[in-house]
Amino acid sequence: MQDEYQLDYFKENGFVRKTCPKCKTNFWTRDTDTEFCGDPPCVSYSFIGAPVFKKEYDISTMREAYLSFFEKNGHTRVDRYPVIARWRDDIYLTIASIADFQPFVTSGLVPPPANPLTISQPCIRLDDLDAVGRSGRHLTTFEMMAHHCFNSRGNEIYWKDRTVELCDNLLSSLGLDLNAVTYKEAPWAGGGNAGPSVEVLVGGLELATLVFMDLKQVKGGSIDIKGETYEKMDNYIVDTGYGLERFVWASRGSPTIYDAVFPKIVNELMDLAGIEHSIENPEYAKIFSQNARFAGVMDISGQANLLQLRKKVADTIGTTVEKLQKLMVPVESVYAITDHSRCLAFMLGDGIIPSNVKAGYLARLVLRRTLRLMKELDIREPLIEIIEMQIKNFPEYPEFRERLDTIREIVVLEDEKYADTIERGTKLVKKTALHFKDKKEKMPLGELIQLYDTHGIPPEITREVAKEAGVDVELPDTFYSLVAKKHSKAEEEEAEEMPLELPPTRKLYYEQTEQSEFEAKVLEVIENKIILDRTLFYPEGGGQPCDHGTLSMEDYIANVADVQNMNGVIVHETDSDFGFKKGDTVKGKIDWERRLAHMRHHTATHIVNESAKAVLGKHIWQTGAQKSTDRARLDLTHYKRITDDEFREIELLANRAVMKNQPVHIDWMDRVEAEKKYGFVLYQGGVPPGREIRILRVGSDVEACGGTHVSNTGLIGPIKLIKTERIQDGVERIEFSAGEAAVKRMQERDELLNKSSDALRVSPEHLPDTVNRFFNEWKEFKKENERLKAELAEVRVKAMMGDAVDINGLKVLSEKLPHADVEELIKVATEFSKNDDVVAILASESGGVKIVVAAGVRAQKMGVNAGAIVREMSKLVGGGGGGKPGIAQGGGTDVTMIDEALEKSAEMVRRVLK
RNA sequence: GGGCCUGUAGAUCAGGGGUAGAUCGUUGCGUUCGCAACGCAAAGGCCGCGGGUUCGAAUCCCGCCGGGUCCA
Repeated sequence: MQDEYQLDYFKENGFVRKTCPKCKTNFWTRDTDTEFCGDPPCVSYSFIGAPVFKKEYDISTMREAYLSFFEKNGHTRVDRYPVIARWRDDIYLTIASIADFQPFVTSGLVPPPANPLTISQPCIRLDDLDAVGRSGRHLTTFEMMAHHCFNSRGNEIYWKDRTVELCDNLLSSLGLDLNAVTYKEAPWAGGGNAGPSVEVLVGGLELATLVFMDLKQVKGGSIDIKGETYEKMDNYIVDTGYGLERFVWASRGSPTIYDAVFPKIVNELMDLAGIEHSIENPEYAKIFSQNARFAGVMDISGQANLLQLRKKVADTIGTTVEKLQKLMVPVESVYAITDHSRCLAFMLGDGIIPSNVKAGYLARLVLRRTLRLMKELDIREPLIEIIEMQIKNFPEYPEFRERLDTIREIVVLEDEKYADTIERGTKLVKKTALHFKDKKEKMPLGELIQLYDTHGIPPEITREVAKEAGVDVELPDTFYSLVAKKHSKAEEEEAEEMPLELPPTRKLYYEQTEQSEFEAKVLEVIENKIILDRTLFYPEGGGQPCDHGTLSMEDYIANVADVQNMNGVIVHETDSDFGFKKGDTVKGKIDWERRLAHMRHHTATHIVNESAKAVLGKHIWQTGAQKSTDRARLDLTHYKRITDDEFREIELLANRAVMKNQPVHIDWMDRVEAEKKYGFVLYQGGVPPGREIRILRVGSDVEACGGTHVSNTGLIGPIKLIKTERIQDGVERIEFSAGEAAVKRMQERDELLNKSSDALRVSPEHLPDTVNRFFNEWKEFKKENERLKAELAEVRVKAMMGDAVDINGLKVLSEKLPHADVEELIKVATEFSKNDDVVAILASESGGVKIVVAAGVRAQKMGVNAGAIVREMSKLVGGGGGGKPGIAQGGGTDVTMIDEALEKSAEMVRRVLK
């Protein structure tokens, strides 16, 4: 790989290649006096207080300077992509500009939107969340300015030399002394690709990385990097990344990147937190400069390292760690809030709905972290106000302002939800703490993990609340990794692969949408799997189940049970393996009723999606869908439950769309063109592979879709929404039926209604009132019944008292009340046992044998145990029982033994009294 | 996608195979010129729904519905 960096451009422009004495890596520089590679920790920041460009820039002027520079140099400016990676199913957030063009552009399957191109792509990375605010340089959200160039063998636009030259020219156009730049060799590898790369370092700050991606990971490849083997690719890509915020920082030389990038918001938040943030004061600025310098050369992810950093800073400015801590922590929190609120503006602005799963979870994570920090600083301003401040600060993203109402509603709801969680949590912690206080123990770590993992209570809060209750808590630095350890990874299932060297099957189901029969040639037979040259059988995909039907020849007929698409080859799985041979011509027939039901449900899904968007808002995004013959379900992102009114409105709009009898348009389009024309809403149902994608338009709904559809919406028939379900926080599921299935649904409902009203002898419209009345009456009767039983018990006691037998001074009573239920027996028995010297033994035979025994206080003292008596009696009647010494219940199945059991009970009492 | 917790009176929660509880709130009575406070009493429960185990389930098991939460 060494040769990769011997660029003509370096040689022709007086660069020398040196080796850093500290880290031993090679770097290129114009300045022969430069000793070190320029990268921390070998050097530390020198740009703080000494800006490297000739003037100060802010975010938008710097972005514009960059993009227009590359425009002038033959690049086409491309609009940014969303921060939520809608076009990918392997990552949630856009983490780099190149992510916009993966996987199909980088693999060469799809041409880039322009070539070469330049872009400023907002990216979100949550890996170093803890360092944000503290290190002076970390951000969750940053814009990666980039120029990309997609080369292929025989069609090279530019490669390494030109890339470095452009970088040099850009820097010098900003007024940088080029002697200050070093290009450090740093081979890059990631995501299955690799290549040589240089880091662009100025003043100790990495301003950009220039990656020359030309390798792909191949098992047994000839190039070895970090233990993996690679091969050269046919297409090779210039992948650059220039940190917009870092450029701004370098142009200002402020103590932290936050003060450089959003001075206004930082100051406003400092005011709200009541912190005097006088960055012009040299003494004050020095603290944060020193902190950023030291933090620049170390990893501060752990608590121990943070302390070390504090110590270093404290030493240089001559103070104690405690004093420093007290000064810095609030300021660092403000920095973090500033960063996080910007992150939220992007996340929510681009349509992420907070949830407890997937990308929504990440949004909630950041949101709650921000709320926590605000609470610590006692900032009372609602979070939404701060996010609004950010949004107003970005006139270049008008789309955020359009969504402001939805964003406001979401943030307010989330704010409330978190407050609820914390309140619930605090109570729980108090209770738990008191439990351990009683035992005079520390609250163990396991309890802390449980509280966080199950109830979302941060350990810091647990510690604080527990402390107030006077209980110590054990909280190690490694807390969060301990939690992570509890969650084991799920193993990924490998997709079944068939080693097929066959041409893609001709998909008749796209061409002949009204046909149910076809003829085809058998290309291959593997056991019961048959591959044809063409087929009308739709394979499972896009939430639509496969077609069923038959394949037949003169003598044979086989049922098709499963159809799968394996990389364009359609495989028919039949229930028998006889007959068909390579080269045969077969007749195929699909089950049209089944197919038609699928088509109706599929087109209906698009319509329901469109209606839901119209009713609920633009933030609605499909996260999943499944169709079958009698129903379909559609999962949508939404931040609250769908109300009954909304539900009916969606149903109405969907049916109106049907009744308009709109045509369903299907076009195959070039992917780039389609994205340009319709945006990423196309990929709601998933991201299809390939350069050409199938675009389906119904009304205002446009989606990339590979399913089969009816030609006009009128053919769907009625759409009946069945229910909504919240499958996850932030995801609502709508279940519905279409066509004949919908009619059946409605008939079923009617029948339920009719049966219910028949049972009550009222008409359906009176059902709610009548049911209500019956229920209330039932409750009253139940109460009355209970009262009567209690009264009856009293009467019975008086009547039966005379039957009691005297045993050693105790009044023992054993009686059968044949029709009494357990409750009555208990009431009577308890009534008896209010007399200290009574033992009441009662039995009934309603629904088997029931036995209840109660003993008065004195009887118990003398050794009578109701539980023991019941146990013994119950055994006799073939059951079991038990209870407390004062009252016990039991029973069995053998009704014929009741009398014997009652007779023996007196003996039992006698026995214990001896 | 993978876990964990949870559903009991209007509210907050105990109980965790054997007669459904506490506190607050509500209502009534007492005390007071009146209120607050206090005292006494009452009303208020399909113990989320449906199955199973059991003589007996709010309690144990399974499924469903609802709520919460962590991780990838």
